Amino acid sequence: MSSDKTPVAPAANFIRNIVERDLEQGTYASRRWSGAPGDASQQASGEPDPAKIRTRFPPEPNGYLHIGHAKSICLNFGLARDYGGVCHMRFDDTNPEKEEQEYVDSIKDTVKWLGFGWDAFDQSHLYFASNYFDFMYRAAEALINNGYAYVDQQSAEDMRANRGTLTESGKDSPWRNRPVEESLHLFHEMRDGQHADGSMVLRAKIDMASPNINLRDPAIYRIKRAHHHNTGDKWCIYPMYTFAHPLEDALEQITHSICTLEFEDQRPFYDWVLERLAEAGLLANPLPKQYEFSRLNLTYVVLSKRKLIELVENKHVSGWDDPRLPTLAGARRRGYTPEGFRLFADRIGVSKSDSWIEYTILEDCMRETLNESAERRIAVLDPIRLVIDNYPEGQSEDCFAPNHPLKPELGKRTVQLSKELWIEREDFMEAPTKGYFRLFPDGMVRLRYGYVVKCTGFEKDADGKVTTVHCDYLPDTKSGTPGADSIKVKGNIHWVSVNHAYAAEIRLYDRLFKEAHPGAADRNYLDDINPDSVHTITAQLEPALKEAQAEERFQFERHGYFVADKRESKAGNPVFNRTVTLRDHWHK
RNA sequence: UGGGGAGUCGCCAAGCUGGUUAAGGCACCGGAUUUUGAUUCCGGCAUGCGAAGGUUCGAAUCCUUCUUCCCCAGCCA
Repeated sequence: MSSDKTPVAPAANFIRNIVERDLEQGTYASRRWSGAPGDASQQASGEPDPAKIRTRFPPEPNGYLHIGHAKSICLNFGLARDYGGVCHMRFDDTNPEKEEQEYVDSIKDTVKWLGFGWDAFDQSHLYFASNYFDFMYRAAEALINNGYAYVDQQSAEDMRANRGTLTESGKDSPWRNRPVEESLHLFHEMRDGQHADGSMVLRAKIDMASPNINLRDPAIYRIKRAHHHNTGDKWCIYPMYTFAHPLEDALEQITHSICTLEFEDQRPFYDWVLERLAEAGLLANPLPKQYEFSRLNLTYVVLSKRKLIELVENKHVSGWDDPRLPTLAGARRRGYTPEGFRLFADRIGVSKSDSWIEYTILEDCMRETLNESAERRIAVLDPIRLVIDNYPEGQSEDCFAPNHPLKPELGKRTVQLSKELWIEREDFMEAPTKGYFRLFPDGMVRLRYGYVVKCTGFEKDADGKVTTVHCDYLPDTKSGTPGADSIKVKGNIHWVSVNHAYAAEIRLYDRLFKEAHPGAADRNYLDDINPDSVHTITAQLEPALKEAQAEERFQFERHGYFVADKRESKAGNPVFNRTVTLRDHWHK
């Protein structure tokens, strides 16, 4: 069950329980699949569906994916993977005004990056809602013919006024009981472009007195003269999401249509649409079922599309892939891993309760996967000079550093030790505090992979800042030699040789918001932006790092995980982004 | 004050057709190992399941009332 590559099975959740129950009861066993999405007669001509279940990930291509989408992607594709099914990659492009090709490319790329795909049972399952416009139009006609829909010519304002309120029922439209033929005729005229945008709308005829506002004759088709990225200028009427979505699911033979909680009130309409059209013979039973789970909330982060757009457009960040942004493009540039996201999705679970996940859970998932995969390298981020006074001038020697302590098969590399080294400013204290066990006057410490040294003195500049630390080394203590452990020291610091290291740009990122709940308690979320969310520094790196490829990830020992920036690294000159620090029980 | 949902350890989350000590993860606290104050490993961590009543030999699980939070009045999705 949990052998090598396969991650441990995700914990039980209510959706998995439903799927397992359906599988056990054979709820969807009779479904047929013609090889493509289609209506009842088309599917009837197909073979028994080889996919045990069908789910779908249905983003609207009008923005970039963010961490919240990762939860949904892992859920939908994960279910298909675990239960012998397939997850359709479907673009829900029913609104021509806001959708763009750029986003569909980016979304496809991101889903693949997360480790999922839509090729299954010998075919690709990439679909567009706009490919179903012809069927949707037919479905609308069927509804009209059966007395379940009518063309309404009320103004938008009148429609709103007559919808009633949460506590008062609505009023019937004066057009509600117009003859079927008249509605049909007008609907055709709508399609043929004979009426102005907004002048009329097709509405489902359900119940203006329903306590569920979504059932008070919802609009299902509107007139909108806009160029569509896929269908061009073929249509000037477009279906509403609430009408289109159940149809998309049914045509694609989706079994479990999973969405977020805010669509719960919409479920009766979802079922209504499908049942009316199944009665009309257009859709095949068994019909898809909608299930809702709670969307992801993460502390220290904003995930609303509106806020994300505002952050980008008002230049609070450098762009959609700014490494501080919770977009998946940003997370990727930051060095976050696909495995980390999948682990995160499994770890946070799926339920219907509103929850706030602590941001550190995500970071821990990244640490966990990175600890496993990232090779180790040495970087001194805030350098001061260490002079080994008793080491010969002009001499240098090889030291051997393992590339990965957990994976000896990854081998070792050599690093050069010489008289003058760069060490971390924070690894020396003139007056050590209690418990500090690195360098201080008369203190001893091991130069990682090298010798034990004893601090003999230090120098300061005019401002009182330490510039140089002096020490003597103990020749018999070199790492890897027989006498190496003759002297035990607790401290172990990293270093690079002044004459061998090279200087490079590194960006140290911190969280974008300084408050756990940005914008809570009537604050403007923009006021909660962390003014110190990025520091660009010049660090001293070991020479091997020069060869790092874009997106290659490393652990800089004792610091954290870093990635060669995807966008700004050049051959022979990578720029590093800090993904996340190592856990640190001392600085706490 | 209409309708739909949700309240189980600091954060998630199983369990909820009633039945031994209320899973598990993360965090946290101890301790061991460690040439990353990392990793790893051991141990600890809810007489309690929003509150109050009730049914029952027995309730987180059933009933009643109360309470808190979230969502819905786009020709957005």
